[in-house]
Amino acid sequence: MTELRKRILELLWASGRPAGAYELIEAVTRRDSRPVGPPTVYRALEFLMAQGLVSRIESLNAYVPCVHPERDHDCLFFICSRCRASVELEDSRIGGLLAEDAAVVGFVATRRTVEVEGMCAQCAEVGAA
Amino acid sequence: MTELRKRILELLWASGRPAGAYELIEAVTRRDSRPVGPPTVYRALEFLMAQGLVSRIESLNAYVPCVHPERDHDCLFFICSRCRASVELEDSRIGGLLAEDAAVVGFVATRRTVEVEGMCAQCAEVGAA
DNA sequence: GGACGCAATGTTATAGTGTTGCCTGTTCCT
DNA sequence: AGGAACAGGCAACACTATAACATTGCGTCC
Repeated sequence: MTELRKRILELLWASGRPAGAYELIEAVTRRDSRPVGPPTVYRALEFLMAQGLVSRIESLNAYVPCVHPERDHDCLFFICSRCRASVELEDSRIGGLLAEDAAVVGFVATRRTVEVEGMCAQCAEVGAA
Repeated sequence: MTELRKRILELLWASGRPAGAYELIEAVTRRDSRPVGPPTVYRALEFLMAQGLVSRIESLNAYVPCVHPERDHDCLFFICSRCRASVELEDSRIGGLLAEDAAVVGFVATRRTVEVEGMCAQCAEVGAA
């Protein structure tokens, strides 16, 4: 874990919502007062994802820190289309069903993406998007 | 259903695997011998998705024709990282679990993305990727 | 039939996201 | 020291998607 990687992980935690790669590029550049290029940030993200410290949200092209880095993550994301926040959950039953379905079609799974878009409790209270 | 939209749907069926938007732009351009811009194709895709005739695969930034346009699609995708083919399945149990999980966090779901990456039966037989 | 409204498409430019290739510096091992 | 392995810097580019505005074609209404 290098300085740069730690910084990016901190920024993700501080953000409180999924952050795009270019947001992170800007944020690191600002914080370190020196320009950081896309490859630098993408490499760091790749590393953090490999460690299970960060997940990518495919439907947003964005990245979030992983809530439980220890467990091999069967995680799923609920993404609020109004406030842009995301909630990570774990539900091993879904992994089970997916494994079952995979077996039916003879598929060997290596990675799962489960994302649900909608409105979080607070935003739903306030009103429509 | 206009000519353009029909054409794009046909091209998707003919492709046999998820197709990127720019692939479709090229394909339409070639087939009609006249240039077609990105917005044209993206609009057609948007329409086809709204009709449930096409689904977007988020983890590939690609599009596939929907196997069962009639049903409101709870569909999930298995995507082979070797041959790039995808298989669409329906498993209402997963929708059920996701609804259950959503309720736990007070989330109102509007769209689901479930994608599994791995190797299809044929490719797994042949050997590693 | 001319005028308007509307949906679909065309056109141009640009924004946003991600990658390749090549080079430099550091560390650590022998 | 020599050298492998890894991290990062940098420039350029490739890929994906949208904004903004113009045009076409078709229906309807008077």
